[in-house]
Amino acid sequence: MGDGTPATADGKPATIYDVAARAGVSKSLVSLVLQRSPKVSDQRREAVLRAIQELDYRPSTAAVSLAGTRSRTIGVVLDDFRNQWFVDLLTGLREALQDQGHRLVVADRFLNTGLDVSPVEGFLSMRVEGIVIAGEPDTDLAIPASMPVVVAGGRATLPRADTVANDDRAGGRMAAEHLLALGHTRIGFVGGRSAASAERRAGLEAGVAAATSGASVVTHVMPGEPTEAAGAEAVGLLLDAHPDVTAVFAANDVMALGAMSGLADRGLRVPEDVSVMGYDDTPLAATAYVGLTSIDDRSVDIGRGAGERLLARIADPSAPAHETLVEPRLVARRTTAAR
Amino acid sequence: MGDGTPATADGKPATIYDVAARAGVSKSLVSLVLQRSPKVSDQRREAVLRAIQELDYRPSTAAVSLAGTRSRTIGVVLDDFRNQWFVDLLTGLREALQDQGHRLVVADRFLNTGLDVSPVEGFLSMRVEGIVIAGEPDTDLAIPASMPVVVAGGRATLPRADTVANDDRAGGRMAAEHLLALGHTRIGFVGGRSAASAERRAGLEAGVAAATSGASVVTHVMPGEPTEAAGAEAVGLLLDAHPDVTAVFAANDVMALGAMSGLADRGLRVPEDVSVMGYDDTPLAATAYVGLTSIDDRSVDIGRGAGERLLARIADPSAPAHETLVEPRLVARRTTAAR
DNA sequence: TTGTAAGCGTTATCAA
DNA sequence: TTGATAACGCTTACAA
Repeated sequence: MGDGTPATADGKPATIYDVAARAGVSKSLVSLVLQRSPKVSDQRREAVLRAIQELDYRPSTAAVSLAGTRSRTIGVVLDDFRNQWFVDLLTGLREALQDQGHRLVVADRFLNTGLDVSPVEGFLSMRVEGIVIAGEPDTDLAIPASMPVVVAGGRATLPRADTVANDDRAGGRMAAEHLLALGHTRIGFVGGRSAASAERRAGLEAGVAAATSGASVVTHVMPGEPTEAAGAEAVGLLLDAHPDVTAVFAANDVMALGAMSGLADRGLRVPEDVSVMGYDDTPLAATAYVGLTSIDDRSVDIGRGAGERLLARIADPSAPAHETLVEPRLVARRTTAAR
Repeated sequence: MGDGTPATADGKPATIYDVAARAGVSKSLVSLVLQRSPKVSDQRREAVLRAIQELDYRPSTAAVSLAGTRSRTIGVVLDDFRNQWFVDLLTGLREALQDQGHRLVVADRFLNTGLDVSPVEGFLSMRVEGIVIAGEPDTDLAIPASMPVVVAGGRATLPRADTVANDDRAGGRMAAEHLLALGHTRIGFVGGRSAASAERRAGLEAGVAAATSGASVVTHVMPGEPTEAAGAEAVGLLLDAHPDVTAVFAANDVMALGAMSGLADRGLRVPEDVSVMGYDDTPLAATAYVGLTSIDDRSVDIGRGAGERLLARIADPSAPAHETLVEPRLVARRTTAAR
């Protein structure tokens, strides 16, 4: 038993009744044992635990959350499973939530938890106790005002939601310091139209301005999605206009990769001719083949922070919305070099 | 309403009772409307639907699955969220299952759906109607014999489980044909100890043997995990032993990437000096910067097939275990060229 | 410390 | 076509 044997004679999973009968006690006693109540005699407890083993009993989550006062479930909405950064985010969320006895249910925009319109619909049906929005929240998520929400890794366009995000401006400043330290004086920035991109650029410019090196920044912002192709195109336009650029900071790793292939197309070597750095420290950047210098947004810590915030908000729903910025970290690799 | 307003006066979500009262009908009638029963008068139906709208009512999944005969839920076990191929697999699974009214719940080895030891534990508690194992199944998953299971994208080490997987041997053969057509006669293989790797190699060798070109294959199999580092090391050892190799086929894209960086370390250019190809057609391979020729294992189709198989097994639990092989597809990119 | 009994929000089975 | 009413498997007062 315990090895996956069907539970009761009729093939259906065992219930608390079956356990009670087998252990010779009442259902309530079984329930108490399940909840690790201290006021159960060792003798009974052991009898119950033995019956549970023998019957391969497992409480029905449906019954538990229906009968109980809490569902002990947290919903996590991902913008897209293809964005790898959620892996680290989940790790952090788990640390903060799962270990506190909460179940995590993950859904992306498409993986509706049923036949619902949005993932949030499904979560509301499940009576989750709180929701984590990973990334930029869709504006029309229709979350009830009473539902505790925290936005992790994106600006809160949602009212009354807590936020835990990477400090993009600080990251931009770090990029500036890194490139200035390497002796670059003409720095290019390529990015998109997102708020994060704008912040990163602002940080870069602030960092360069703060230095006394006389260095300067030129930028090219692309409309549309921040894709690899956009990065390649942007770096081409940037170099056409400013051939003296020796270092390029991209708003994210994907665009940085595009910049690298754009540079290769022009016969420019990285980092000998031009240094390149990205943002997010994706697995892609970390491969030896790419070896992209990047800014680590510390998703694990963002996840942990978001989980803690959510717990705090569940405990005190009326607390004012709180915004936490996580300090990023520069990871130097082979794509940046002294000039 | 419908915009996320709390439902009832006391802030708790509306129940079927609230809807019934508001619409002036019995709870049973509301339930019938919910189930799209045809034997409800249009008048009543509209009254009920209006009440649902006004109260922002949403059925409790807990109550539904407790009272109903089926949970309409399928559990998906991923080996690791970091393996991107599951994204496509999920797309296929959704097509086959979600559209049939099934809810998909995803868990990886770490994201336990609760405080359970394994993700399967959580699924059993949720009373899922079937389980999809994505990738190589852990041997000690302890799934009850009565639970419908299909292994998607891995060899079934599980008894009585259906399997839907990529035809690794056919993929290896395709690699052979591609490289032979480009004129390569000395082909290297680098791989790991997995069954998939062995099959891919076997396919490569069979493909080369079948040709009359007089080409040959030399291989280097690494112990341990099939990482980028392993790929780099393997290609180095391979070239030390066989400097005349002009094309390398790696058992997967990650090792192929390693091979590319290993070749770069030796000052060899890809594809001018050595052609490289991988397997899995990961997003990494598809980037313009990497542009790796690879074998697409068609995960979307595997997912769809797995979903369909699972439905078939749920319908007929006693059917014999079935194995489906999906024909892979070669995707030529810039890392392979004529010699 | 243990048992009894009343919910929790649905579906399902009957009658009406 | 509708409405009572009994499950479903568990938690939680309240009693004992």
